[in-house]
Amino acid sequence: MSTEKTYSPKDVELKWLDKWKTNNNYSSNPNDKNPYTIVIPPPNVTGILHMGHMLNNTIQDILIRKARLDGLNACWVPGTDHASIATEAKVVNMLKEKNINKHEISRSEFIEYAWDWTNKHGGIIIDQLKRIGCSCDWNRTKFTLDDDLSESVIDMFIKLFNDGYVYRDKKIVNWDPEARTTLSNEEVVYIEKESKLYFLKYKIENSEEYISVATTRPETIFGDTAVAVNPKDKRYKKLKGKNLVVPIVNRVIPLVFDELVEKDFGTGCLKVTPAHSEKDFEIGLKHKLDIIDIFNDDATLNKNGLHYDGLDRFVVRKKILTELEEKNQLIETKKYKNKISISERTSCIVEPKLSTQWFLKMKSLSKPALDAVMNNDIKFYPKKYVNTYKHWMENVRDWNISRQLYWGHRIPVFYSDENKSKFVVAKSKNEAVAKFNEIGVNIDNTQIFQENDVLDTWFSSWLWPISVFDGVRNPKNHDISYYYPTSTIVTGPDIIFFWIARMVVSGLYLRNKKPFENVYFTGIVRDNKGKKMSKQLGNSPDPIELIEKYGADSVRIGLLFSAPAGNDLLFDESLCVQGRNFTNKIWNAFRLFESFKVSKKLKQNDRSHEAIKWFESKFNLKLNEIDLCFKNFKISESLMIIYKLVWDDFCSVFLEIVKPKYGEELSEESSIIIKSYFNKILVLINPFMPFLSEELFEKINNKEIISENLKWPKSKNIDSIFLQNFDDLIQVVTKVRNFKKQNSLGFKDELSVFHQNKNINESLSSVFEKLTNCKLLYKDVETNASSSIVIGKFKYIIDFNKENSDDYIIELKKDFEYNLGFKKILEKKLSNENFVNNAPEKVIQNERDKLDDVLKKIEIIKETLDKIS
RNA sequence: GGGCGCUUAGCUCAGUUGGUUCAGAGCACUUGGUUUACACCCAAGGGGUCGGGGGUUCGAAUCCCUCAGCGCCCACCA
Repeated sequence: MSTEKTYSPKDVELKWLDKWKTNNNYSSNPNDKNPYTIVIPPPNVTGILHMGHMLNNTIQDILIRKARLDGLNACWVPGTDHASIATEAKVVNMLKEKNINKHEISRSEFIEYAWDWTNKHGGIIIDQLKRIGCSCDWNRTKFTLDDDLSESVIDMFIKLFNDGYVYRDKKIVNWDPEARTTLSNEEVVYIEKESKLYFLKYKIENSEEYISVATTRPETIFGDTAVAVNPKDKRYKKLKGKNLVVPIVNRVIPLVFDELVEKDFGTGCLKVTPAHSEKDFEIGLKHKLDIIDIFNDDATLNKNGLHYDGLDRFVVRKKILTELEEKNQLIETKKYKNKISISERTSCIVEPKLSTQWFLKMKSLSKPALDAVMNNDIKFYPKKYVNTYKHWMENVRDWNISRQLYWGHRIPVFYSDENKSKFVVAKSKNEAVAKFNEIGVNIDNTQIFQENDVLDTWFSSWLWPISVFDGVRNPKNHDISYYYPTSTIVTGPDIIFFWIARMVVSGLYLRNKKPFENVYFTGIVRDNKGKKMSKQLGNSPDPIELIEKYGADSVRIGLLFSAPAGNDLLFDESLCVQGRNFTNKIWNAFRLFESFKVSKKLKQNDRSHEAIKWFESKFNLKLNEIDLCFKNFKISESLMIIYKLVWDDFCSVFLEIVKPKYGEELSEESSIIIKSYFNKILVLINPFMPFLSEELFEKINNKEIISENLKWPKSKNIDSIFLQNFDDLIQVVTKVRNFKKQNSLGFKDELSVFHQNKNINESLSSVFEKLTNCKLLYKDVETNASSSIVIGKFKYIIDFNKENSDDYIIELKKDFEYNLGFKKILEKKLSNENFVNNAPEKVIQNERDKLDDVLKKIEIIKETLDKIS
């Protein structure tokens, strides 16, 4: 049975996916080994895999497979997130298509629809993760709305409440009118927009005079309860004690003085709408102003909007401008660039709104979390994000954790009446009744009402590294004690506040231990023009389609070829081609190995002996570099070293030397060693290319699963002198090949090369011969040969009489000039007293050695030139 | 407005404490190749005054200042 010339990944990959599944290869349980734990950043349960996931999870898989090869008990916990706003929005849309309005059905009916939807669309992404080769412990797959995880969330809320961190308050919050819920500050994004500044007439009461007030939001005049100016603003001093009249509304409001008002903005007058701006609210509190809410939950105006009652805020803006103009109360309109706040999820413009919500006090909780990162207990890769983290932690604001949604964890708060004036925090209705009774409120379970709000999605995510091991409910269970703290978390910098920071907070609060040792930030995957990949732009390839086309291994390494931590990655499909070519290269190296005819009678030949000795050192040298890269989370760089080791050193040099000449056989001794090297290579590539490496490992060894049979190699002694000699020899090989090309000779043309390098023995000569088809002879030749080269301190003469050697002489002269120039520089340096006196001895000696080398080289070249001419 | 980061070959990026292991890698490119593992290949080769300017130093891609361009994060200027 002959092996196919080109590697076709599909069948191989499906075969191994099936095996891993049947054999449960990657499941983990506590044992006497050290653990290496990763919890997956849970993707949205109804989401589908995009390139960002592909990158992120490939990196996690590499880390976890490497850990497994290192002999650690590797455990990668997969799972999905209920993503309350995103999923609820999808369900609302689905219902809309069925002509069902969310607000017209009951909570339980909606939740039933949501579960149907989740069951129908959920879990796709889990299968996709399997397809890219993720070696998760699939038995541990979690979902944030699983019973145990839900209970963990509730327990956490109760604990925080009992410790005094949770409170209920009426504040200005970010309101998403489309989802009709509040958002945390982190869920609001700002975009710059060209908008307009309108200058309105506010008449002074009992006067024909007016002042001009600038605003971007004329529709909010219905909520105005004052106009404020800076106390230092001389222009308005004389108006102290006066009242003003709101246009159209004709409400009489006071003029107040407050430092919060910027003198230089607009006219220096700020219309104060305490119900719809945080700053205004603050001013309102100070001056005891009325608060008039003018919006409904969907951002249409309510009855306070008078004749605009029921109309959308932006419709009203247009209409009211017309009305103001008609009434001659619009003074002027100026172009104005400002930033508007957008809901991260629904992209609709956020409405600041005064509302009663649940909050978490963050200040004191955050302190240890800041310290953990600042004192390097938790390490960030790349480091630069420490600054971002620090800034956020030092300025952290209380976290609005309640959401006016159905899909999520319902807040465990019970009220004794519909006014919500009294409440208890309890896990169940019955417990709530008991608690009410304790505080003297006699009530039964038909008279109490549970809070309608659910918790922010991130309020469950921040428990993830603990809750997946059931460490919230059972803090001392076996799993959590063994796997926690986890080793590394891999995620994008965009959720550093949403998730990373909060996990550190919750981990330290609940367990007094950091949740992870390392944080690896991936970059954003962009297209080759630098545009962020997104569904809307249609520039995001489907990873699964790429895998169908190139194979999972190829896409994995294609993505990684240029993905240093924290750097954005410009993805181009050609990277997958490069990946595919590499898999094919390895596949063919295997075919070559497979084709060797092995003889037990033969002794190992000289050149194989040398090649083995060389590759042993080369491999260990590179292994050191790879290990260092892994230690510093330089994953792409380690891949590149492996790529070159395999392609250049293993295939182009090592295999070319040891492979028998046509018709010859390979000694058994060599065969065994080549096989062991092949296995070592397979171990190195296994984290990056799990499918191909497993397939070849099986073919070579008749055994399955590399990590159960081999360990990541340990670097041994490196014979650096031999390595240098050999690498010098390869340089001569290159020069000779170049010489042949320049003289239009074919590879097979035989030449003799003479040298006087005592480091080269007969064995090395046979290596040379295999690679060049030329003899390398130790011989001092007085020859007119116009072809000599200088490598290191030695001259090599190629025995070839060129008829026209002009080109060659020109080149040799160039070389001569170059070395003369170099000599001058070195001499100048060494005669510079400042240099000789100030530079360290080591550096000076180095320069002297270089000068010696150059002098020798010049001499050799000169000799040759003399002979020729 | 505040903070962080970036600018090195056509492209994507390495370059640890200033000193020939400092100007590198991969891809792309050019040239040659029917070398029985691989054309998804082999071999050889070309290409950068390290964004501009100034300074410190015996010595700067590396440290300092400054200018220009780009990116990201944060912030209640209506």
